Amino acid sequence: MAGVTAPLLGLQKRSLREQALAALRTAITSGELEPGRHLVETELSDMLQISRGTLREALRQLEQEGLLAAGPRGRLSVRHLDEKEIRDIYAVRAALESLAARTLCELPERQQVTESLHKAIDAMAAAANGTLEERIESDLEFHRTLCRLTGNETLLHSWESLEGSIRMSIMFAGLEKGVSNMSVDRHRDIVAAIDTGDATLARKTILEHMDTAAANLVS
Amino acid sequence: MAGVTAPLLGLQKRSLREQALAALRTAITSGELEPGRHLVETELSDMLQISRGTLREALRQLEQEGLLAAGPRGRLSVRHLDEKEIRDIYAVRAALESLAARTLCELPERQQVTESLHKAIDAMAAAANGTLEERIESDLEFHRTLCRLTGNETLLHSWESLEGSIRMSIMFAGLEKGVSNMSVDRHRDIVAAIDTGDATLARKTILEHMDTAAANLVS
DNA sequence: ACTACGCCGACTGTAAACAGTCGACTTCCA
DNA sequence: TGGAAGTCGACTGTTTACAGTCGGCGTAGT
Repeated sequence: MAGVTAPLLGLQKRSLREQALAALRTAITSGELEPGRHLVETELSDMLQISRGTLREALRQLEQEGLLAAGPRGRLSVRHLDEKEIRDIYAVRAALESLAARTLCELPERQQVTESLHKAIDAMAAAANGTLEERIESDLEFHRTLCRLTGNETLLHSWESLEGSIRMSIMFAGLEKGVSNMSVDRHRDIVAAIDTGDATLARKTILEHMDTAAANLVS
Repeated sequence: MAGVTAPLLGLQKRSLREQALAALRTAITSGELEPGRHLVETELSDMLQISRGTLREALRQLEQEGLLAAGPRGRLSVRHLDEKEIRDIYAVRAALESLAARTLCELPERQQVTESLHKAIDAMAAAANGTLEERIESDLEFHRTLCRLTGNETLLHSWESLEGSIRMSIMFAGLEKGVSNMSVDRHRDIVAAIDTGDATLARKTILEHMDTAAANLVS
């Protein structure tokens, strides 16, 4: 039985709303829907083959994630980020991830934590010669893991609600600029800092990492 | 003309969705909808006199704010916070507000900033003998102002998306416990720290404030 | 020619209807 | 009497229809 259950579990149909959400997020962060573009509900619902009501729920969430901006009379458009906003986003991101790093330092199971992080970095290394998208994904996955391992659901949730904006920052700045932030070595430094258990050092390492990353993006 | 325009501006009908959102948030954070309670869409749409579609958009946002938890098959219930979650929420809150404090220290117009903050504290002092709700409102308004004054919209938005959880924490812990966190003096200390322009000191002051606040709530 | 009025199309806000699914209760058979 | 199958009700997921509002365009009146 155990051999056949796995494939059978595949028929968990995510709701249309979730699928629409994912599709729109991808379309926006990939630049298929360029910044400033007006989104017409009927148009999108036609494209995605879903009803407007379902679409609207997804749009509302994207709005709250900061990927969409509301204009007069509820008109939505793809948000446009300027350099200051990118710096602001990365400042908040740095605050969240430095909390994560500090928290991880004080965890009793720090050993397993750094192990998981090293695995995430290995995934980055494996993607180093892959497509740009793969590299971005593995990088974000590392940072998401950093937050997840703290066990602080609120922290993870806050970070994830920022993830869309982070992706937009990378895209807006130009993908090539973002690549320099995905050095495997720099990430190993972060894990090493956590491994020492020195919360102050870990925090400092993350803050510097984010400062550099933001600087690279807006340069 | 100027004399009559003001009252005429009153007919800005917020969308039903926003009204529903506000009503539900109040109902939850006031305890009218107790934690764990199942929310039935038809029931709520009847109560609020709106359609299910409109209601669902509001529910989706409350879900993302962490006030509602999704169960199997999309069933929503009012989230229940345990002590760990309250501590986690306050850890994230501390990270955000300490970023705010640090940012404010580096602002050139620090003079006006501390002035605005002092005004917010004056409002707290004025509410000190008012109802519990007034005291909570003025306290949260101070902290929201702290974030707003940074000019970092992302920071403000992240904080606001946490506000509902903060309110739930206060309510869940019992309102009387929360009152001890609203000391006017302790808030003046925060402003004083920012006034020195010493970012490290300001950060430390906020972190201690939040540590104490969380400890008071879960004690 | 210029302005003001009114019509038309597009789009969002809101409501109501339809479909599918799960749990509980009942009933029937062994 | 115990259990399994069937039935009913409630609820969510999704779709379709209706109402209101704003902007643009043409037209008539001056």
